[in-house]
Amino acid sequence: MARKAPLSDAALELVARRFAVLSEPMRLRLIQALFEGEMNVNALVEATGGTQANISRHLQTLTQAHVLARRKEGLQVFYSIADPSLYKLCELVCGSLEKQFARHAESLAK
Amino acid sequence: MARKAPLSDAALELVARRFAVLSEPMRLRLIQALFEGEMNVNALVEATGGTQANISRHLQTLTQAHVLARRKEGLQVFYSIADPSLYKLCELVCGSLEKQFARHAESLAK
DNA sequence: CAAGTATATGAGTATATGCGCATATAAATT
DNA sequence: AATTTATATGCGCATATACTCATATACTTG
Repeated sequence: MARKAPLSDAALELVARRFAVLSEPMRLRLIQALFEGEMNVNALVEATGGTQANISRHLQTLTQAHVLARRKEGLQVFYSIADPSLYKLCELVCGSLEKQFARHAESLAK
Repeated sequence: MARKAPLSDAALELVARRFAVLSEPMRLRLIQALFEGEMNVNALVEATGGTQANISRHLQTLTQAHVLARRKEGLQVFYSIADPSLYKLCELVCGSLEKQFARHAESLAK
């Protein structure tokens, strides 16, 4: 395997955009709720404690980014995780933050 | 292993913050440059084509988030990757985006 | 077709943040 | 100590985006 070539400006913007989509606590809450399985908007509103309008907007953002999938069934709209890499992604970040805190705790203990 | 408990609000904010730090193209360019190894500010300015002031600010953001490490040597300041999870993180996101494009290409081909 | 229910969206406001310019700080050199 | 070099930072502007309120749209049911 050859060394990875540096990403183009356009590619960097896409990667940055992907991270930006994941950089809001409410969107992470939605994703976390959907880790349990597909849910409709009302259920997500209740699960997260947000307003319907705000949740709807965040769902739009996540769906446009292909992070979530949208399925309409009658009056209701069901959302689900569309990007399987999300699981590992969240694990990675959580693990990294835990290590960071562990180090911080050590330095406090000194 | 027990099922993961949902993250607290505080934890979600930290995770969101981590993603936010990675959501700027210029910061990703810096990280990409540093994947090659430790570099000082001037080298990073040249490598990325940014202004010195702007690069310095981004380096501050990344260092405060413990994504980068800072080492001062005389007049120069050297930065390096402090969080090893960054490699996998970027790989994951790039891979996910590639798959997304592959699907999009298919749908265009139809 | 009228009324009700689930979801989406337009408009306005508040806040955050990236960038450039100028300048400040810190350390080496003369 | 004065000057030069490397890096950091205060400030202001422009833009992005999260949130709320009100209303629109889509679908179902009587």
